[in-house]
Amino acid sequence: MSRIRPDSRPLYILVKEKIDEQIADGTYQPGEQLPSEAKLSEELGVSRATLREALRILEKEGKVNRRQGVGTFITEKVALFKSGIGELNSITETIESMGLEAGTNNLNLELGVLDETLAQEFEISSDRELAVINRTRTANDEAVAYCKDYVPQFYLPDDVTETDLEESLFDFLQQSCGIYITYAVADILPVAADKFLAKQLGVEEGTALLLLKQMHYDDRDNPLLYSKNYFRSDKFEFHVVRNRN
Amino acid sequence: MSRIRPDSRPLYILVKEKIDEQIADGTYQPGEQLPSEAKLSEELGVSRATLREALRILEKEGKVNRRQGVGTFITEKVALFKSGIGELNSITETIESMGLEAGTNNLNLELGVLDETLAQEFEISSDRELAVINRTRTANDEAVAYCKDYVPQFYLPDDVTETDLEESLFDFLQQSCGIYITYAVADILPVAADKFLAKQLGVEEGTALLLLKQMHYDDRDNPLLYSKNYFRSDKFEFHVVRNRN
DNA sequence: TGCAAACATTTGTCAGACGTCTAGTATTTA
DNA sequence: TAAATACTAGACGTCTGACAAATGTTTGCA
Repeated sequence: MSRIRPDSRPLYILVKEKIDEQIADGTYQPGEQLPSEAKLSEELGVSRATLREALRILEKEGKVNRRQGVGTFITEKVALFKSGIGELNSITETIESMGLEAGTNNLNLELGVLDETLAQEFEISSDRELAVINRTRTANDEAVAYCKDYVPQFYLPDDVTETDLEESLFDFLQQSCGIYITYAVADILPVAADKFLAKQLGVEEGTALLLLKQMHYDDRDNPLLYSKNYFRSDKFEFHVVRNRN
Repeated sequence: MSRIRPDSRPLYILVKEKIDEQIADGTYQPGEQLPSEAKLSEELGVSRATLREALRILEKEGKVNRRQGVGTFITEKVALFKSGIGELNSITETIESMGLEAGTNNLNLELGVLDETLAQEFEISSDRELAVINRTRTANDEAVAYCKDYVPQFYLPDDVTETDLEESLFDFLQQSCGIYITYAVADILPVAADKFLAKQLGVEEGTALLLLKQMHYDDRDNPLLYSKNYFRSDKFEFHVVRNRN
């Protein structure tokens, strides 16, 4: 039986992404006023209530700007948000969205690792094994980030090999392990490159790097994947919209 | 004539903050299920549509978690978000919310500064003057951040003095200049402390610091204030919720 | 000319209805 | 007995239509 709606996610999400596209492809220019909610909901074939849910998300993301009695406007500086840190994308996706080719170097998979602290974070007993994936990520063959990923081993297939992990880890977890990451909580820290990181990333020792320590969860708050990503600050820029309450 | 609503901001914002409070004061525990939308909207005395707008924001902030057919739940790790980077607070507010006393050292106000690049960012002609405020921020008398703030001079009163700026700059702009900052766009960068910063912050030269470069806007996208804040990473931690689309 | 009132437009809020999904329970079946 | 299926209550998702509040513009009078 075929589905009427090809994408089963909620309608307001699809509407939000549709408008996202229209902003991206220039249908609506920065600073421009959107059609009124009445018109826009009619154009998109959804109710005004649903459209408003979509607009609320866009507003929270800083992409539009609403004023009662006036209208809804595309935020002027919307071009900045290409790699907004609020959106959880894999490094592969981020690199490819810049038009570069994503690659992996020095991939190393350790199985059977025990770590009491992390076991606690994962809410598993401390004798459960973790898999640790170390790798250097490249863009057009230049090292841009170093990643350590930790995942409870029982999520992975028994016959997992290093070659399985050369592409996006997110994709692998989703397609081969039935794991769906929906959000992550990240700590943002500056660190100085030690000898090892300096060598991996091709920078001088002491260079300031951005470290993202993140626990990834599914839609039921189950911790699935912990990762430490070290970014070269000359290759990655992170933006964030901060809302005053 | 007295207002029925003491706070003139939209109702869904007030509802959102009310729930925020209830999460903070323990009325709703992490992991706990909220009352259904029908019940909760009745309890709060608002329509379900308004409540849903509030919940949508909380969801985007990662504080709650909604599942069709099941319910709305407080996110387990909600305690982490005390200084979530998505919320734009002044440094004064952030320090005080940690229960420490916020102070200012080495305040220095320069008037009549010309800067072509910044003038362009502010969308003003390049012969308009800027005011530059440099200061070291302290928590319980210990240096924790160094700030450079740039604001077009014509926003400020003619008789502004350094003593006006010892408290929160946000408060001063709002109360004395009629400027209301509603959001900011921040670039997040790691930097190594140079000699000057090292001295100001009492750390060793080369220590990794977190630099937030931010342009602040009002609700019409007018740029009002540009600032560069250097944070000691051992004193400040920034968290962010990253949503997968 | 200047200013206040009226108006049109837009977002904000409300009430109620029905659709769809989920999880648990009861029933049926092998 | 155990597994698969069917049912059901309750939750979020979506829709409709109406009115309130805020804002910008137009109109008309002094």
